[in-house]
Amino acid sequence: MGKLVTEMLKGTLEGIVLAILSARPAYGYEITARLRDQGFTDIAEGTIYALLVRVEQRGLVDVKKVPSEKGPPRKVYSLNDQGREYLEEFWRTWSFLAERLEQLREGSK
Amino acid sequence: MGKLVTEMLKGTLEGIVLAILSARPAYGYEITARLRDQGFTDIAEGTIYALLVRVEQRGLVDVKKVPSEKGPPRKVYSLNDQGREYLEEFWRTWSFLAERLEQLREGSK
DNA sequence: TCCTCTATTCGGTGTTGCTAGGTACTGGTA
DNA sequence: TACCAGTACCTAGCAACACCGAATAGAGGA
Repeated sequence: MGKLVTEMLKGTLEGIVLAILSARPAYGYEITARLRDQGFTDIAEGTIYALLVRVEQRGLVDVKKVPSEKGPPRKVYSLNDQGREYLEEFWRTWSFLAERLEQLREGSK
Repeated sequence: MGKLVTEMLKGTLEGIVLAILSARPAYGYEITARLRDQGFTDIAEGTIYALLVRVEQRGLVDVKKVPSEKGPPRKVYSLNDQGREYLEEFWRTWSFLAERLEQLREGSK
């Protein structure tokens, strides 16, 4: 997909990850893999880890270290109440933007 | 709306402006005003002008200077063929992203 | 003269995703 | 034993983009 999707992900990737966490807790490596499965083939691992650090510092998620059978311990993130609130706000903003764009697309047909 | 929409606009604002230009040619001040009417109250004027310079340098738009009755001459931008192609690519990318997000939203309900 | 509206430009800032590495632990294979 | 692949996390430096604040400049009205 390339550069276009990269720019569009700015601001939405955070919501995407929080939405994934709202379904059930997960750790960075797992989230990256799941995103790749869903078609986001270009998303860099480092991006997810940096993003997780950010949302943790903002207090949107809770973290627990869990030992892994194969590899270093996992940092399992789960959405907390503040994160859930933030996610709702994200969806509201997303809806606003999606509506405007849908209008624009219709208008230019 | 605040910070959230600002971040989301990265990568989409360009498409929004190009979509506006695809309907008919327009100049910066006019585009800004139209966006404000459509609910994008926070978009800074400077942002639009910088964006227009960018898309011009990439050859997506053509420019014509037109005198104004009230104020400095207007720089009227119109979408050219390359811009139209780019806009289609933008819509494809947007659709991809919107679908994933819609899925995620459904899944977390 | 001064202010408002029109219209464009520019320098500096913060956020964000990417690149391109590195660390570390486990298990399998040559 | 030595090496490599898979798992799992982290970091420094970079580029793109939207914002803020200010400046410039022309036209018309108080």
